[in-house]
Amino acid sequence: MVTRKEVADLAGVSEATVSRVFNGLGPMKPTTKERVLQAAKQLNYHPNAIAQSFARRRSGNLGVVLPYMPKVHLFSTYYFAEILSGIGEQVREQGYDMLLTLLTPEDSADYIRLFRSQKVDACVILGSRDTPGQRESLQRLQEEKLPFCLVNQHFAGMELSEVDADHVQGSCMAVRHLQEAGYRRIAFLNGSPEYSNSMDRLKGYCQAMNDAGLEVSPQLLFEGNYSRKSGYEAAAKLWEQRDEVEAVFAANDRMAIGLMQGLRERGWTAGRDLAVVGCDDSDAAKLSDPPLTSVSVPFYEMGKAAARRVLGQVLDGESGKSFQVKLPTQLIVRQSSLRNHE
Amino acid sequence: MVTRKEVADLAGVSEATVSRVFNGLGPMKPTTKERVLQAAKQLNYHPNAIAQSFARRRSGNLGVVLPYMPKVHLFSTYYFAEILSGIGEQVREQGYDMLLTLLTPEDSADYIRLFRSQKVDACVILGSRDTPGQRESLQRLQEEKLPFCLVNQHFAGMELSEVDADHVQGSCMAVRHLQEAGYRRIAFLNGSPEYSNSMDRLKGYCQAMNDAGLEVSPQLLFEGNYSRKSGYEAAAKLWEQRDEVEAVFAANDRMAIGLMQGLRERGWTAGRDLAVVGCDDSDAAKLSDPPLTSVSVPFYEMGKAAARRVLGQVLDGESGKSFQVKLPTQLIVRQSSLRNHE
DNA sequence: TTGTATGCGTTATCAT
DNA sequence: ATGATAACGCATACAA
Repeated sequence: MVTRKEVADLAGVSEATVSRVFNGLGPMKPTTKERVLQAAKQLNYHPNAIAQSFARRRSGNLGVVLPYMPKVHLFSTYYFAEILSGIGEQVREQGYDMLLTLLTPEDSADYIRLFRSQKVDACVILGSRDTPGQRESLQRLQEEKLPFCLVNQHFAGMELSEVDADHVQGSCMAVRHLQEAGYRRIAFLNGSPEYSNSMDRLKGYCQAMNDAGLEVSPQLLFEGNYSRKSGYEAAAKLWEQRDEVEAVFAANDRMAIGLMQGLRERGWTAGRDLAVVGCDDSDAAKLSDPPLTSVSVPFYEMGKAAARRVLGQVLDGESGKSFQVKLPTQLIVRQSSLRNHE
Repeated sequence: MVTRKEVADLAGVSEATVSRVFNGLGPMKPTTKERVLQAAKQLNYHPNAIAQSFARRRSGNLGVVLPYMPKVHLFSTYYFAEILSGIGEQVREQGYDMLLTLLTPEDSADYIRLFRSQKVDACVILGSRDTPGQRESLQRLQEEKLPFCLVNQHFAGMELSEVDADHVQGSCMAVRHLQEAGYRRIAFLNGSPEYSNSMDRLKGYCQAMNDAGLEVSPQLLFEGNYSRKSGYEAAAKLWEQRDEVEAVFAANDRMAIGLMQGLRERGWTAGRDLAVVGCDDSDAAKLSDPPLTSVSVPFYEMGKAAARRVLGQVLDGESGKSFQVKLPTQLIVRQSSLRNHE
């Protein structure tokens, strides 16, 4: 490995001067600069980033914590992919790299290790669940005033830095849309309540139902796990009480699509025999048959905003105060929720 | 920051002993070990990973190089997502983290910088294109004997380490499948020729056509850019010569689906009025209407294999010799390629 | 404008 | 079984 010293020797200057040249610091004679660059080029010198990180006590990496689930192809989950794309865009703009860490729920105490280890300057946490252990880990991060931020989730009563979407509003819109189309017996297929999104969507559903003077009957509530399969299975249960249901709002697109597939096998087509609305407005919503009405969530922007803010705290010395951002959602109407479209 | 020194002082031992305890090296008295761990816990000490990397000259990170394209939500691309998931699985098993870097084609000379900077111990390169600049950069990496590996692409005549899929075979199978279904006038919608996959698929298409004694007429060849939109646009061109075409093989699912959507607007349904086969067997293939017959590619396994091998070179001192792996593909038959399915 | 000197927190080698 | 100490490659405060 070529070091600064060798460059300094060849150029006939001190090591400090080489550093100055490479960091563009302080005034320097153009000829000296030229000599140094010349020597560096000749030796094929490249500063050692690890040594730089070590000396500067800054890594140039933004940590991204993802939940590890065996057998799950994590990156293929629409919202993770979109959030990561947004983070990627932002870190690129700031010359940072992304350090991805996959943590199981049991590893989660390791948030601290991530920072302590100095491998990252700031971090963004995705897909953590609301459990006592998680809350404790996050609380500790908070207490140590480390620059971190949650994306697409909210821990009630904790004042953590978060960039979330207004899932209550989105769900409310979705259900209202169904009501305006004339449906009254609207079921709700939710995901695991460990995610704040699920609770928010339930809240939005209830709110819209109540506002319309409709009862939230327990038999209208279904629960899956956000997989297509669980939506498919929900179709069976729903089928048993098909006379009581005119429409379904599902907490994500995958479940909505699984549901539609399950119903189709029984002869029911969404948009004709019942109305279906999903959440995420993923690519799948555009491709499904019929195209799925869905609540669009600005995941990309959320990832980008989260990265911008935590890096801002590090680089521009922005306030370390926790922040809460909540971006609006939007309803994209397609055929699955229209009456008699075919 | 709590350092080893403070722990040593509190435990009444030397710094070296603290290191030994934390690295589990050499023999040591259990009581000493206990005292050190106790002190560390009390002070909330965590070894500084940057300092460790610096001293060990090893980062514990696997670099992943991705192409940066403005406005493209990179991680949402099915095959990147799958490959990344596979890499993620493997690095987790080895206790490594993934360092993601987004490079534009112009940045590509920076492959070297990645290693020189010591931020990564090995790296995996995704989505690079076959251009003179790329070849030169990769050549240099090769010359420096740095442990790296390409995934899902092949640079003819270079003997680089690669984990690829047998796209020639996959395409050949797809076209044969169409031929066996009785189609003879089979069009091919390819993506950009800058990707080796595209060339491989063309080769497979031609091979199957020739084997069947069919002519590869230029008017049967279409080119898109792997986006759904480009498939949609291809539908218009294809429509003009609809009397000459019975079936279409598309180089990825997105284009195949765009094509089907474009044709449907003109009244043609895949699986009824013509047959369509895609590539990747992405989620979209299962969701589309009709479900899309597609060539399944083991992206996840490819990512995992690539990570395993480059990390093996680093950790287990495996041979640094370049390796070429080519995994088989599989044809998944669904309704889009069946005749008169509805 | 440039050089000198110190420190960053480890690992690893050599003593004891 | 444990301690002392020299690297590791750079940033940076201070001196010249």
